[in-house]
Amino acid sequence: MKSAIPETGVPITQPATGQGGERQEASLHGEILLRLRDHVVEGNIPDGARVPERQLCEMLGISRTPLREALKVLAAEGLIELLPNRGARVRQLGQRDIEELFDVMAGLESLAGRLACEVITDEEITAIERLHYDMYGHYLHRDMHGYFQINQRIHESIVAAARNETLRTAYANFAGRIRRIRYSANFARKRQRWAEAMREHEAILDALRRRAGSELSDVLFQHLRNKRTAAIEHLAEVQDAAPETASQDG
Amino acid sequence: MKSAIPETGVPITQPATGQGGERQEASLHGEILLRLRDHVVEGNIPDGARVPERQLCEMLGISRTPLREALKVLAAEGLIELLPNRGARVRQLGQRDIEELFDVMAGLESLAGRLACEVITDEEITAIERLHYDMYGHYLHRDMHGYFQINQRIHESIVAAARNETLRTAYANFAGRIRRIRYSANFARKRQRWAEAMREHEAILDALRRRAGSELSDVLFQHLRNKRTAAIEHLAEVQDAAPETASQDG
DNA sequence: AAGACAAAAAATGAATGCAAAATTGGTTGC
DNA sequence: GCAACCAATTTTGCATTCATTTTTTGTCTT
Repeated sequence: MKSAIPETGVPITQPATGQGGERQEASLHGEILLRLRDHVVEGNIPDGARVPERQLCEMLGISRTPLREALKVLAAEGLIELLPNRGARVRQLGQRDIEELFDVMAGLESLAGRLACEVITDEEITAIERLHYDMYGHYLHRDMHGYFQINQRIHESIVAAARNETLRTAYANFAGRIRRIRYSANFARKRQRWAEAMREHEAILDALRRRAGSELSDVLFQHLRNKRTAAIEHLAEVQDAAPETASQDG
Repeated sequence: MKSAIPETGVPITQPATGQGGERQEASLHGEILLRLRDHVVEGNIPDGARVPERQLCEMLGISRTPLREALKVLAAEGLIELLPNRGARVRQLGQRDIEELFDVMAGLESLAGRLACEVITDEEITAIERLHYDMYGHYLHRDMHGYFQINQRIHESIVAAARNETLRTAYANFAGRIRRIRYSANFARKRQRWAEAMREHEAILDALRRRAGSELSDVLFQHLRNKRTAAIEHLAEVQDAAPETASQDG
């Protein structure tokens, strides 16, 4: 087919309204950045697939300039990688990458717990306790999806309680990189590990109540470490079943 | 013909060689990114100053497109901020920002220590010990510059010993953001604090020798916390003496 | 004389155009 | 028949151009 592109035809100038409301991004490249980031994080682009700029441009209804700016930012965030003169590809996460990411997440949450113990209010602890009991309910009902949601909210609450926006941003960044893996790994979690995680969460809550910063730091790190082990095991099983991307490069 | 850049004259195709050798950046925007980042980190641009794109373009001998791409990346890294339709400004670090950054650095180093204890070799520990004694020499000779250099290398060695490239990159990013402040704060360090830091470093080395991950994590965090306190105190003195940027916005 | 409004100048944001590199397809030689 | 080489198309990278917004300056009114 002749991709003439005589006229764009598709006035996609106002489609982002449905996503998450207008965050403070009024500029076009900012909007594109948010949309593309969600698009990548949600896994709409196949792993390691090469996506021509033109195609994305038509898809988003913009020219290449703001798109390329957004791609550069996503590359800086570690979501995609830019091969010189060879376009952008969604970043392939090998086992080593995932191990590293989980460890960094563990370190950040560990830090968040330590900091939170210094400044957290009784109300915040009560709120987290409430989430914990909700999560326990989901656990009893074997509702994995609900459990996962509350689980995320608990960890986010701890990070929020640290009152450190820099930490929060970094945490969100790393969380975005492994979101897909985290989700699937949680889904594949075995019953025993699930019970283990619940016990760990109780230890977390206990340390948090006593504002034992150093202890909470340790418990959180170990908790995330165990998550990492589970994720790696799950990934090994999946890759063993379908080793479609054995070689790193394309 | 009002060509903004009538005679480029400067073949800036090979100027970044001095920095750290050719990192894998062959593209123009990549080179520009490295140069601009160093330029900002080294403090060549006044704090919060508005830098017109044209000026930077002429300075670097390129057009606005690759420059803007580099600016977007630097903004994503937190070094500058991009006001919509109002240009880029070097990011102003208020006291709160510095506190947050020091805490995140503390968390990352704390993590690095914990991870390092799992995989560090005897040779690496020996190397760090050697650095430590060198640093002690600089301390005895009251050589602040040499002390600062070795100190940085020790902390970098611990991060490197964690064998986690993701952590290393994040650490480098945050370190770049507060490099200037860290340096000046170290220079302003009082004698007593200096001795305190030396004792803390000995405790770090001790925990590292015993591969006591959790303990090293605590010690490193406290060490960085004390650094933070010193930096904040120094900053308060400086700002007290010359409160040129009292208001946050311009 | 001081403040407000308007117009001009400058700067940012986005799009298009152009050159270089890469990938693809076809052809030729062995 | 297969591999290597070359041309054509696609794609990336950068420069230039156009439109919108901001800022500045000058004038007019109160």
